[in-house]
Amino acid sequence: MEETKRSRDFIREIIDSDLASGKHKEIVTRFPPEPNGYLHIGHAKSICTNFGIAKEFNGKCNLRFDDTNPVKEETEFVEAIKEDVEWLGFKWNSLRFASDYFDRMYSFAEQLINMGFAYVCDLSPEDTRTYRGSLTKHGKNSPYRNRSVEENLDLLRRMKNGEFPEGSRTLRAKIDMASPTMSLRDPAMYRILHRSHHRTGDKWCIYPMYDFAHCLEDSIEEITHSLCTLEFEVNRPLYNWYLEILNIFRSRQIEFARLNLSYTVMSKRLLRKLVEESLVNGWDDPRMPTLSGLRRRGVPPVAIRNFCSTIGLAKRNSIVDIALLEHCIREELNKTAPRVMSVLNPVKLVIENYPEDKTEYFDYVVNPEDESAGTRPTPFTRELYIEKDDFMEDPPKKFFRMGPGREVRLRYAYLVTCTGVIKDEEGNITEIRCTYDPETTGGNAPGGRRVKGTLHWVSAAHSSPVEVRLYDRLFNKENPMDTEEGVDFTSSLNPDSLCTIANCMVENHMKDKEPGFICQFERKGYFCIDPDSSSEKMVFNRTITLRDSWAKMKAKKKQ
RNA sequence: UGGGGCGUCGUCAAAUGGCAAGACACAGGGUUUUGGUCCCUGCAUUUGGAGGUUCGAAUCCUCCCGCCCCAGCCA
Repeated sequence: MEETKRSRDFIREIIDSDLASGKHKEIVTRFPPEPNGYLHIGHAKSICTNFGIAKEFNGKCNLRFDDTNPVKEETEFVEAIKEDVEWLGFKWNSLRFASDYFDRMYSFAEQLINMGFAYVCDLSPEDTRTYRGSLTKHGKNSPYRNRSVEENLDLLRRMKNGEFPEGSRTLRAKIDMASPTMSLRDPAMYRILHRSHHRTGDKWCIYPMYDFAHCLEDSIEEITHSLCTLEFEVNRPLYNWYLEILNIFRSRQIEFARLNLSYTVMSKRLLRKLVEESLVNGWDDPRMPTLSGLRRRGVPPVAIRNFCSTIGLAKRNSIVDIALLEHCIREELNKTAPRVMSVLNPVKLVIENYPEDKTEYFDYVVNPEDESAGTRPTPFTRELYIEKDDFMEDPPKKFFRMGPGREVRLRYAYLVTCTGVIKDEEGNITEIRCTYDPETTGGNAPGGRRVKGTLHWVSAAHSSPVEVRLYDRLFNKENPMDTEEGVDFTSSLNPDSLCTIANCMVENHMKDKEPGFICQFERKGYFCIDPDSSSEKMVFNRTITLRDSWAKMKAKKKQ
């Protein structure tokens, strides 16, 4: 079982009791994205909830595109969304489109007219707003509210056929202009849109509004529990009104709090702005909270699923600490990612007493957390690369790495002692010199000798330069939206969220790996091969660093 | 100031009248050929506030305070 067991949330409790009471024999849910953008991790919460619940209760979950607004929707997004849902690890029972129900919705509208519950209104958008009143003031009835059934039917038909310009008329539900619930003040059911739709083409000149359409979609599919986010709570009376008046299958709408994550933004509008203003490199930029971004970053879908089950389901607005997501990513990758040695910031290390023409192969543990991953041979020669950071000319006491005269372990190879450095004219270290102890094969310290530091390394002759993109949180601020008057959320963009470094050295056997391959660079973090890689130049994305208590200690001292 | 929701640890989140779970974060310690992982310890005498009911209240009642959503022919 990958997902951690947790106590039952309020939605599962409702379902438990609906099953126990016999209200439903089978649970049917749906994930209903509008195909007008890319899915993000907030959607993942909804996907995991809807598909997860269906699975747990042996029910069904449909993937349904809520494509009722041709102005904003495109086929491109349909395909991207399907890919993301599958990647996250879910299978839909049935693939649906709201547009498949347009004919049925139209006849429901006619039915409402016949029942005296709907009318065609000629008020302009501005007048409609005025007539609606305000939060504290009642609305007034539209002068068109009492047209005859015949006239309404005729007008609606002509609206559908494109006889009237956009904005000139709407079909409205006749409910109560004095209702304290705004959504009940004669809400629009259809608006005129002379737009061609990505699936129905030019068949329709009118398109249904969300409130009218969504409950019908749910009812048609016999969705038992229609799960949505909190902002739809005020629409629920209307949702129920349509189903009751029409006397069709009663889906039950239940609202839960949407996911907010610290140090990022989650609204489609803001993410779009980042893309359009080139503040990131597209929707799948690995810094984006989009599923395509996370995928490219190297985040495994199971980490996202575990995250979603850890954060819980409730009705209170909250901002989840991104550290929790990071934890879930590390937790999964630690168990599964093969280890490799890569030197991000290389400096040459020459072993003075090691033969020039010798190559030894040491057993390298592929994943200490997974014995079945086994070992592989890794080549060792006289000239190696190590991290510049792993050497200090004048190291402090707690620095366990290399310094003049100090002995350290080269992982799985030998213990070496630094004998000196070579510098260029400007005083930069160009080479570190050392000697090795032949008695320490495999890095084993004989007789109780204490060697605290272990360094990773690559053989100069068996490694190649690659590009590495180091990613960090997109924003510096916990809540980027919490800005002063007139200050844009982009002001807290983290300038160091992407740091590209060239000429990192990785072991040559990595050349066989495909984009998407995820591994751990020992002591550095988890990395994944980017699709930008070519046979000449590999590109790696850093998914996430390892936890680093040394860096933490250094940072604390600085303060 | 109409209506609908929500307030439990720094962040999520359980507890459904009977001893305030757990996770993350944080702090300290141990193990370690990754300063990783793992292990141990600590971290809410108190649930937005004030009253009340009760042997007993986060939970029930009353009043108050704070935050979110609704005035698209968006979803």
